Amino acid sequence: MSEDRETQDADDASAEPKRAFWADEVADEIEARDPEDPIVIKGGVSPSGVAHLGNFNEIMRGYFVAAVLRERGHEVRQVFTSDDRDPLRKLPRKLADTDGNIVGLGDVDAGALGRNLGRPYTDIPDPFGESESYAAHFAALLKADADRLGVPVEMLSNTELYEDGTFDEVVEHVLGHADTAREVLSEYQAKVDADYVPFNPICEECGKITERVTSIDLEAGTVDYVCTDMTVGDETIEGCGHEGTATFREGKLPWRFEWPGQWQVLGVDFEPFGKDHAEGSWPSGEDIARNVLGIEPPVPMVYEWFTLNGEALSSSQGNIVTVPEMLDLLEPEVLRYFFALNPRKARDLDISRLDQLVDDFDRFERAYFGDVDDETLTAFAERAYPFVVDEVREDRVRLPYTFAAVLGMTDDRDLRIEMARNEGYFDDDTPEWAIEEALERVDRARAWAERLDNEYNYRIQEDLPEVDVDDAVAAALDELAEFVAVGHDGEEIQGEMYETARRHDIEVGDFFEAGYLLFFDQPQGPRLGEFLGELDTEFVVARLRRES
RNA sequence: GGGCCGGUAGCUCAGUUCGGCAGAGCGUCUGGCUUUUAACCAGACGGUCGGGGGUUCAAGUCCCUCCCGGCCCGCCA
Repeated sequence: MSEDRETQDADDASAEPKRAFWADEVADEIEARDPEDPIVIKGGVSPSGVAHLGNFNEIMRGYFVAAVLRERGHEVRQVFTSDDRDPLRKLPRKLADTDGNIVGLGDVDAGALGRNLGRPYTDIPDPFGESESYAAHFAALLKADADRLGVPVEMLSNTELYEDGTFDEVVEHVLGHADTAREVLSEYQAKVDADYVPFNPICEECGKITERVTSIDLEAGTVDYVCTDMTVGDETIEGCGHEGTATFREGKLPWRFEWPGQWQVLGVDFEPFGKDHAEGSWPSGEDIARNVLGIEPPVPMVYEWFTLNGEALSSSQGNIVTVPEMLDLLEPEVLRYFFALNPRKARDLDISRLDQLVDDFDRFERAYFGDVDDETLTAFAERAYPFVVDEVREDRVRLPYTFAAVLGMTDDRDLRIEMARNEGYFDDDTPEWAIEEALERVDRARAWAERLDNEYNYRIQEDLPEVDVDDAVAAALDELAEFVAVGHDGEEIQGEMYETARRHDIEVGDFFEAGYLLFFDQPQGPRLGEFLGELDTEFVVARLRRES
């Protein structure tokens, strides 16, 4: 270190050292508050039709912070609330079935769903008839996805938190200090007037969330209400007009209070949230926590939303992707890597360039092992990589994604291995487990090529495609067949193709095209000679002779 | 209209806290591999760091201002 640098440090001794991984910075902030163990990290969403990748910000951002804190010796509890006492406000356009497949509203009983508008998600039947409720179905999807990504997260049902009395103290407190609550919230919401009561009972008659509380009885722990209409955008969900009484467990706090309430009853120390909350719920939540509930709000972190294929995530427009879908195309660690990147940057997840994301991951991995000459990346990888993979293993082999896609042109496992070996990815010392893991990428890259129908989507044709060749090309193909039959390796075949084409005075391009058509039924393809060298000789000879 | 976040190579992004040489990967191009045919290797090209102004010996980085995009400022979450 230079003298200049030392002087600079001395001048500014209080400055925190720069952290290479954002999760460390967050962990620093959390530790600075001297939290009690276990440290609680929360995320949460309202159940919607589909658990899409965007929802995973809530889980994955928290995961990295949890992992860093655990490494520092803390006990950490990562919880995720399904905010399932929220009412269904409008019908989702898309739903995900139990396996995570996205289906349209038409594939379920939409009428049954429509009759449940305004009721809490936990009181609505599962449209797929499998789980206890709509909410349970959705929560199960998220939990399954978290498991797939290896994130140990504890799912909590908001409805249960009300029903089992966890929320009692908060509801009592808020209703007991309704004036203060009104006053604080009115700073943020213009509609909060003198009649505003921060509690929404569930109508005992029609089951909908109501918005008009007429009186509060703190002694009895009840409120009186009128079941009124609910306005959602330009739609109205009709109330039934019933006048009734509800206990503090038979309703919910409005979101602006519910969120801080969750912080209190769960003892939340950190919560990441999307930028939509940054200017609305967070400032009011912070204020309500301190000045209504008398608690310190958690350390916040705003994450930017990412776009999918250049467009905003939108389930109604079909521009969404789920975790299972992504895992058909990528290893879990690559997906985790995506979420380990700086949350403050809006970034695009471009399916057509997944190869780029995977390349970036591979480079990140090599950086961890010190094989990349890039200080910044290496510093980031040193911190983040162990949390991205299940297990750090240095002799792991990664096939470049596009090469894996080339290998995916055949289903023959031995052939895949042979081609990878010829390219130097495997050698005699490569352990079997490493080969096995490396090949997992081949199926994913293959799925990617098929999904996009891109330039890697070639398949060796088992049966002879219909191909018209002129006499000169036919003669050349026959001659090449002879060459192959005698026994030559891929490189020699590749070279011979040029020679053969010249001898027959045909364009090299035409000759290759004939070859591609014969083997792939496409005018283009991978490096043909070397590919043929890997295939069964008899098969290649017969195909070149257009026999089978 | 006000606020928050973002804008760096064709693409994806580091670098912005705390001012110190404009960076990486991919793509492209050229060359190499006996070879125009998508895997491999080498090299090159590629920049108004959104625009403008200011502070400074020095600005992608700090200040002011404007432009563009997303989000929030109704309800709801």
